[in-house]
Amino acid sequence: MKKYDHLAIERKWQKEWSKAGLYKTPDSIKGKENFHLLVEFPYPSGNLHVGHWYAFALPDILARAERMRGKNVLYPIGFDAFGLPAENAAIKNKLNPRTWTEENIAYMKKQISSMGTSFDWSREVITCNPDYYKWTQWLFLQLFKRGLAYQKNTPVNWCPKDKTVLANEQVVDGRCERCDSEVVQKEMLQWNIKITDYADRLIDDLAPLNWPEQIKESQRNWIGRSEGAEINFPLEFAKKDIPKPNFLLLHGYKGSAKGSFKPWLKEELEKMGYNVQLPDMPNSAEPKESEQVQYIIDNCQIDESTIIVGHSLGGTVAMKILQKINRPIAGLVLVAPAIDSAFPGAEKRPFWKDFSWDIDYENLKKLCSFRVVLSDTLEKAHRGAYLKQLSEKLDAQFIEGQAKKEHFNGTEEPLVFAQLTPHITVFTTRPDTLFGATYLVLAPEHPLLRQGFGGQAWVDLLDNREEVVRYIALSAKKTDMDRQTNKEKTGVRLEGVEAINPATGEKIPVYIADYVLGHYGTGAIMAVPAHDERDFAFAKKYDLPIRQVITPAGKFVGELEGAYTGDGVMMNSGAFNGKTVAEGKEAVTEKLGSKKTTYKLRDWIVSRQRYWGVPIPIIHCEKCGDVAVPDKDLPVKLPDIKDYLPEGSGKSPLAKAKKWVTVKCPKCKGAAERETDTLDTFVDSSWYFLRYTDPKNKKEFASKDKQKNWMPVDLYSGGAEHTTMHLLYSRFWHKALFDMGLVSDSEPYTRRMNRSLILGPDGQKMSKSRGNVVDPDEVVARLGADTVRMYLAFIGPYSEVSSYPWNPNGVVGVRRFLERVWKVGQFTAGSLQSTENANIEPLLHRTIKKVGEDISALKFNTAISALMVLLNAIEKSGGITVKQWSIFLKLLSPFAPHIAEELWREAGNSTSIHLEEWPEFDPALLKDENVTIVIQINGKTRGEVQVPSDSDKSAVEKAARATVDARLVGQKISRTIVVPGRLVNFVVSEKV
RNA sequence: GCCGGAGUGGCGGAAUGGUAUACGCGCACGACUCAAAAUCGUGUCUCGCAAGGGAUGAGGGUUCGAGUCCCUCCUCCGGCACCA
Repeated sequence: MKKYDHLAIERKWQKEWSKAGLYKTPDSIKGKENFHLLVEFPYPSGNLHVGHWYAFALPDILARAERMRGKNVLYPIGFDAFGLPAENAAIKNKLNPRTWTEENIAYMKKQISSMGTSFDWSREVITCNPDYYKWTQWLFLQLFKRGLAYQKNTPVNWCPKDKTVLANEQVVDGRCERCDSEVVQKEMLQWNIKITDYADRLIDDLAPLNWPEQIKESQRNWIGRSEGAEINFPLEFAKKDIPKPNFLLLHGYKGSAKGSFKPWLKEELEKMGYNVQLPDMPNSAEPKESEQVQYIIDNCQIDESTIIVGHSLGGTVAMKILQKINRPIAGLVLVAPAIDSAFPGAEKRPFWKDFSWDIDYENLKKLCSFRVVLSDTLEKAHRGAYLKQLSEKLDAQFIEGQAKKEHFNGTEEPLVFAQLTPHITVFTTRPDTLFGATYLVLAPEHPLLRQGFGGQAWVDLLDNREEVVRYIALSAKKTDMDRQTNKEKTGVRLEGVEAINPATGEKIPVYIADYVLGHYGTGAIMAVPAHDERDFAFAKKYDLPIRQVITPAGKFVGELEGAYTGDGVMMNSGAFNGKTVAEGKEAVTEKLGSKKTTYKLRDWIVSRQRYWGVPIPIIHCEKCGDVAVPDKDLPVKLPDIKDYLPEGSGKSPLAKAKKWVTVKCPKCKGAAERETDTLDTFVDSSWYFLRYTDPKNKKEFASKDKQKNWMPVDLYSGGAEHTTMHLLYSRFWHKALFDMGLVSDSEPYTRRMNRSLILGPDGQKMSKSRGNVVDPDEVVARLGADTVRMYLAFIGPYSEVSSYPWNPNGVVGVRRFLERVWKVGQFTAGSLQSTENANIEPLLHRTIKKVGEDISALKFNTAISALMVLLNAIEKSGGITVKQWSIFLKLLSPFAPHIAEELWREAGNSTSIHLEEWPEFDPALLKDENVTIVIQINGKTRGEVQVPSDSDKSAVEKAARATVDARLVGQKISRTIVVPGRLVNFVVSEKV
């Protein structure tokens, strides 16, 4: 008998299949349904481990089975080829990262081929190739053009060892995910992507997806939506006595009273009891200075307590009004005002010719003492400097901050609000406890403290400025790590300022404390010590009043006796007394606050100060600001450089390529510089599956027609570590593209499964230092790819997340099975087949059914078990026909494609078994002639009996009765349950 | 602390509410062999000589019948966490 020579067989068939182009997948095949089976493409680290086998060879089982079942299956592969390791290796070994990467890819392709997977290599995608990253750049620019990618000065996670910025997701317990160094906070200008704009949809669209609950829940937690209210607390400074003003809000060019933040601002101010005038200006699309100024003077009331707030051109009008009426007012707040001709592009503005810019700054200063100019950092590049000059001429407080939308065009602009009347906005999920708010707490990094109010920086208005500044500096030094581990509450009271609880009118103290986080909510809280553990601890320490507002009807929180967290009734709450918590929330929000939803999710920082990545296709121009590289100039190719070491100052090594950096501005043709940061590799992997659908397209990232063949992905299999990173980013990316009409679905993946982990034989995670790494190449050489594939499939259900130790004996067990298959195959092919074996037929048909179902459910382990049961029976049966044997081989072929092919050919076939159809089972043949019926008495098994499987209920009962008759003596049968084909249960009681 | 998932032999695991422990590993014994390996066969939850009894993390419930459904609790794994 021939030996089972796995090496020869596997090599032979891998070559044959590749030669025949067996797995080259056409976009469509008439009459066949398409099925897109996606696995996360690997990073070209240079060596395949068992985890890769588990990731690629198991979904291949499904791919093969679906093909046999008549589907056109796309099982694509590629390489996620940008990233730090290539660069680190390049620095260490002094070679080009591209060379390193390409060599690794070549080697890994060989290794992957040894698995016998049915990948379609003709659609291979490699993210570091210019024909791919051209489109990464193009897609990034689409986001940029829609305001979804922006630059922001951000406190970022900085890894001192890798000398780069890390995304929040790459920081684990305050340490760098990669090198384990402690991460420090550093303020740097970074490219961000506005994933927060999609927070709601990313949560809401999860519900209908066919994803494991665990993944959905993790994403929901990560996004961390909570619904509550924002409430404004007016402040009173001891040092700054400000009489109650009224407000006149003026909109700008092409604006209206309904535009941008104005209606919101009016409502907020009115809630706090101020008078607000918000007129529509005449001819706002073709404004004339004299007309607008005169209209306001004629139609609005302006007196010494009026603060005029002008937005954009409205700011200019505000100055002109004051100049014209020439009598004192309370204040002038200019929100990004339109300014004189020094402003680039001003001459192109149509209103230019109708406005004069002769402003007597000295006179304006005399007429009002409260002067503020607000500038938005988002438009800083081309405006900030001029606004700064204006503020100097006016001797006004210059406030530079981040607007919600460029040029303060957001529907809410808290920065503007904050200048008009001193107040603190807090976020709370329990507005009903407002009556119990006995103090306020600001995060030390709260912007209000740095910004000015009424001509003075906020902190300067305090009596204990020094102490406060010291505390701010101290907490800035603390890492996130410290703040998380040391939960002892500290804080400093702000002396010389008090807040007014809008519900009770009571004056309450204001603190700064680092138990309040700057980046969450508004960075400020109302402390309700009676109903919050943290506030309680703080109140105890600083001896602050604790006031209960909900009856203690439910759960108690720790020491907080009487504190209520469930549903109950409000008390000590004025007009709200007697309302339930739910009613209270609603009522308080409506009357004293505004509804607000906050998220833990922060924007995605995508810039990396590294060489080996996609260059960000932006050009910085002094005059024009940040300009997108025009499509015709894409891709912005990564230049060859010699020194890959980062500068360490926060600049990418690309900054050293001076020639490459220096360019002409595409808009004004003036001198400009390229952005030198590169993109996070998660950007590359956010759309790679789209490229599979149309990998060679030179005109588009993927044509919509081609996408339609394969999108959305039918099943996406990957690692659990990507749950809140890649999976969230790529969902966001897809939604953004969907909104731009570039893709047809709002979700990219119909079904997702997370794969389990393969541990070392000792049950520990495989690692070189533990010496428990299983080398798949070695096992494949010794036992064969088919054995490794089947062993991994047999180890446990693929559909559930767990971790399985590699059992060297288990692999041998599977090899034994294949040896037995081989032996039976030799017998069948070598001799004339025995006569039709009818005894095996029912089992054979049951196995067809079970293996098919189990593969669909990704329960490869039970499918293989069924094949083993069948083989055991075949061996004992004394012989089967070639037809029966062929069915067995077909069932085996997705799991062990090489041996199945070899035996299939030996059984006399000239074409590949992998082009065969999946066998069909005959429902009539599923049942054996006889079935074993279990006989129970009072639910306990008391015997069994063989009956023909078509017996009716009474026949079964009769047979059962006869079998256990002896036991029923002296018993009364009160009920008999007959489950056909299964059991008979006699319910009996003692005869009395 | 909040949320999600899961607890079954010595191990990986199997069971449409219907014989708990399929299949494989390990182990024991036997056959073959001078011997060993490989292979094949038999056995292998537990108490009991047996008849029988008990067991799916613990306790309760629903049901003729519960590993499976419901309630309370315990443990492990995963996510979030000073998130207001």
